[in-house]
Amino acid sequence: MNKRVTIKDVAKKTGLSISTISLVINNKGNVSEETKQKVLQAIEELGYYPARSARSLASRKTGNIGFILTEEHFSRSEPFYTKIFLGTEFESRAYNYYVLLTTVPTQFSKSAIPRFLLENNVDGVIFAGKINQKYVKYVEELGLPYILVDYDLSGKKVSAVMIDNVGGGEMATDHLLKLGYRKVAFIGGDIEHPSIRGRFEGFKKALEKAGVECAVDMCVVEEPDTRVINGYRACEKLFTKLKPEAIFAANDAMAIGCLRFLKEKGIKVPDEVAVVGFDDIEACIHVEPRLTTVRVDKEELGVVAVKHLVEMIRKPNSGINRVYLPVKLVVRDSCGAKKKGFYVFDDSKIDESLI
Amino acid sequence: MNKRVTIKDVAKKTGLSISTISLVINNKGNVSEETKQKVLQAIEELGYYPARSARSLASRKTGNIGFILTEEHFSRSEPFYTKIFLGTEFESRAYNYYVLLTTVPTQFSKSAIPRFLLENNVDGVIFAGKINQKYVKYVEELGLPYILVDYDLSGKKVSAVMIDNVGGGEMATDHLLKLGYRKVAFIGGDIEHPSIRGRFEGFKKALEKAGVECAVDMCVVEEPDTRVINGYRACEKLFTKLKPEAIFAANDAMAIGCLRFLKEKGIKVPDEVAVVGFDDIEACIHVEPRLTTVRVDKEELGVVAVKHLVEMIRKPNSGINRVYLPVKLVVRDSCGAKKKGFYVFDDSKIDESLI
DNA sequence: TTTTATTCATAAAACGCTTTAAATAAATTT
DNA sequence: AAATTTATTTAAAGCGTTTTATGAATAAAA
Repeated sequence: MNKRVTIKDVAKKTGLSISTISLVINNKGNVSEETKQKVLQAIEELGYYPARSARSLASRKTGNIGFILTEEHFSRSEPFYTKIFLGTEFESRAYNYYVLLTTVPTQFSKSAIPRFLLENNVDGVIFAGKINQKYVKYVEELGLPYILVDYDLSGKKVSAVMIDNVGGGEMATDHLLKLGYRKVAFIGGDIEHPSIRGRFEGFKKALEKAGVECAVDMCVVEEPDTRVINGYRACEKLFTKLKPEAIFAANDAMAIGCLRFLKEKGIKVPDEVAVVGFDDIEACIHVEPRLTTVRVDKEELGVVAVKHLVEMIRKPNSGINRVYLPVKLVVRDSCGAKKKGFYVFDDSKIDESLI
Repeated sequence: MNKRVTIKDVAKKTGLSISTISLVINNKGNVSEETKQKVLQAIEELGYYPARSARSLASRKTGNIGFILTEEHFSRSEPFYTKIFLGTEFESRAYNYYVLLTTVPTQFSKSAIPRFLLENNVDGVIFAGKINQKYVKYVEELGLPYILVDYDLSGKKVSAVMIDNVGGGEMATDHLLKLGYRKVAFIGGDIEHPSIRGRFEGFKKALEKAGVECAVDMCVVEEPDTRVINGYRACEKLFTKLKPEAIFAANDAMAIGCLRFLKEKGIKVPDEVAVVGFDDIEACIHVEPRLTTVRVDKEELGVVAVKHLVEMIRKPNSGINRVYLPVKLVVRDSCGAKKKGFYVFDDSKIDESLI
């Protein structure tokens, strides 16, 4: 086990002080070009690389970013937040950061405070998804820069990377209206969630724009959350009294729940009812019929979050960043556009690369 | 921005030296019960938590685990390795470690050496999947403990967590034989890969056990890798000359490729040909017919890897750990067992939780 | 030539802990 | 009471960097 090469060795080899070596490494202060080259060469020859822990201790910069999400979001097997996380992992490498992930319970508790915060082991924090406000407050009090992803705090101006939910909801509904459907229903759950609410808002906006009435009983929004089973139930409620021509579900999971209910009842999709979802999860291309949806680029959410957070770390007090990521309509089979001769998004390549 | 509480503050408050505080924190040395309690209380009251960087520097323990996989494995969208990674993330929290992830190119290059190795920022390393031997060698020379997941190094006894590929291949083939199929084919790609080879081996073992001949042209193993498209091609090759009753594909992706080919040709599954895959990826329950396969618990691979690695970190020279994780046959629709009245694995709950 | 700027390099303190040899105090033996 | 053990506690030396105030050397200005 060969001894670690330290800054001292570089100093000794070049005959300079360790201060000078440090200045060269960090590209700071006034160092003549000549000595700079000498140092760089010595570093190269010795294979020197500064130790992270020593650097962190002295500079009070850890080189880490914390990623916090609720246990619930982490364990759900549909990898929505997982993908956001992987996006941050990927992007952070470009900025020479590592991402430390941790989950927290939905309820705040002192003992659940992420260890990397207690240990002073991150330079900034990303919160993904719905999160208890107290966690955010704690981070704020530490004086750490932070950014929210796919969530927003009401009554508080914070940095955030959000999905254009309103635009997406509008887009999906516009599409259904364009296909000639007039009796269009909305299905949602956890309606207090900013994202779901935004999608609902977009839905209503599109109807209004088109001069189509938005009947109250065409909007089923009482479900507690947005899983498949609740899509199933909401659809069931809807069909007890009404017969919509089209359904816009707040997310793909609920849309798949609809498909399931409709298949059981022998109601043909899209012939009798059109269905559109939101998110574009992988299951969309596997269900029958393949689900038309609004694509959210999950990795990109993570990428953008890291970009902004790093900027906030580098120049503090740079103000608040709020970004809305655009979404994209992906037309497949469940909306009936294909039969009507409309343009259909080609995702065959995505299909291929899938596995 | 309130000043950070340090060990000095605790020392001052208790009237003890910082050495004593440190000993209490680390539960080392001889400290009387009385002072220990006094210290613990002061720590509690001050809300003290040792700084990671200072600790790392002094103790030469970083509290981090490195996770290395090839770029290729990271970017493939089927989240096989991603799940392993999430398993390590999850488990490492139990041991108070953080996982630093990095990807490396397939070919070794000096400039691609993970930064956390250069910076001395990990206490041990997990390699996931096929990896260039030179990376492993580099880590070994650093004197760091390491463990391989889902890969093995020929001619080298290293710690590893492996899938019971042979057992799984045997299980799948046994199942097909039990259902009465005799003309059973094997489809594989990247046959040099230890996992694929193991599955093939299990296949042959089962046939031999049953006294069924393993014809050479019933084994298509020339494909360069195991993606859907190559499953499609291999199946095509197979059917130009032969008509097997059943196919065991080296993984689900290739099995899905088979399904695709067979659907195109109008060959009914499982009525005319039975298909069994390996891995149990999510697409299995979405394809038509749902794919019978051998389930690999990916998260568990990560969990077990962390467990062993932490043990190796804690007591060096504890020897080499080699673990084979058991697999499980998941019977769905593509093998024809259902129709023949065999037991069918119930994954409805998994279906539900999926989204 | 002397004074003032400017450029470059360094000494030394700090960052917040761990670790070990040594000091001290208390308890036990002789 | 002195000597020896044993149990606690601490001083001090790191760990490997960053970061300033200071100093030396050189160049420019007076």
